[in-house]
Amino acid sequence: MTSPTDEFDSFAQYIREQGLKLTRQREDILRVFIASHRHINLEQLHREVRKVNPTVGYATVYRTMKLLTEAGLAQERRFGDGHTLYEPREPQEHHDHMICTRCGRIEEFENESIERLQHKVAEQHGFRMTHHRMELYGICSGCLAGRERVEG
Amino acid sequence: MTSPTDEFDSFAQYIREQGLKLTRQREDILRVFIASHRHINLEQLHREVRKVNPTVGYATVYRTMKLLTEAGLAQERRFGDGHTLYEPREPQEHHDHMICTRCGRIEEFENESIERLQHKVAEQHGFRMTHHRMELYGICSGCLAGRERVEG
DNA sequence: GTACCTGCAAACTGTTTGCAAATGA
DNA sequence: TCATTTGCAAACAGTTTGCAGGTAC
Repeated sequence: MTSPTDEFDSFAQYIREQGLKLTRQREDILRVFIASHRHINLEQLHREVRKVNPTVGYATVYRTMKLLTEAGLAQERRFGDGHTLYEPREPQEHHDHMICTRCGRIEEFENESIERLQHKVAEQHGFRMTHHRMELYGICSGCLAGRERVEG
Repeated sequence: MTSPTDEFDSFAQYIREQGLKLTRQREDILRVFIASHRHINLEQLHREVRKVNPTVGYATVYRTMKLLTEAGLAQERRFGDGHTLYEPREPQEHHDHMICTRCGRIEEFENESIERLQHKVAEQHGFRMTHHRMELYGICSGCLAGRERVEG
């Protein structure tokens, strides 16, 4: 379990190692990113950051997210509809996604058996697998029950 | 097993049903698409089509591929690196992809056990799965053996 | 003081569309 | 004939970058 402070320490360390600088903007962006719900795109994130620090530009959010990705604190995810979202990356954790095509809800899951089979398939093809992605698309339980979902 | 003629018949039928028109360009694009290797992007396809019919515009290729997709003859695939490729779609066939991050080679595979587990996971989450995607990334056997691959 | 960072605006990439001229049925 | 299609060029959306002024260290 990682506490928010860990992320700041980790980021500060990365910044130091690379000879970069810790700025107000970068701190704010990291803070807002951590506080956000797990899957967020740049535009939304920029909007949220502006609530805290209204002068921050889109390019800074963009560049900071690249930085957080390099630092191993964030992960860029491109989904099938072409949208790119960022999500916090916990060390050595892996999961896949289940996406509701009606309300857009994204649920995470992990399944050890599938992982094992994936490795096996790769091996059978003489392939050295480094990573993978799997997304299941369909209708979530909420939508099936007729409940609406408000964008959150 | 479908022969090239089947695709033309199928396309001609779709065109007729929709009250559209069978043009030289559409025929050429379909022909080149079928003859191409299985995963091709619009730019490459446009280049190939121009070899056969030099006046065809990019927009026509774009619109024709949308049409072929609607007709069920092609399938649009967005991969993790953000690139969109088209591939021929055989009726009720499903497969996933293994992508070499070194040479770009794309191999197809299918695995019944994984499919079953995917359905099971979805079910456990109260999710009605309509489709899914799975991609394994890594280094292919050719690259591991040190062989180069020429763009083909 | 200096190298790094920021915000802006503009460049870029890939996708999509409006339009006038051309064409298939 | 006449609605559909085409090629062009331009609009678009999302991403990326150059630069002049500002800031962390």
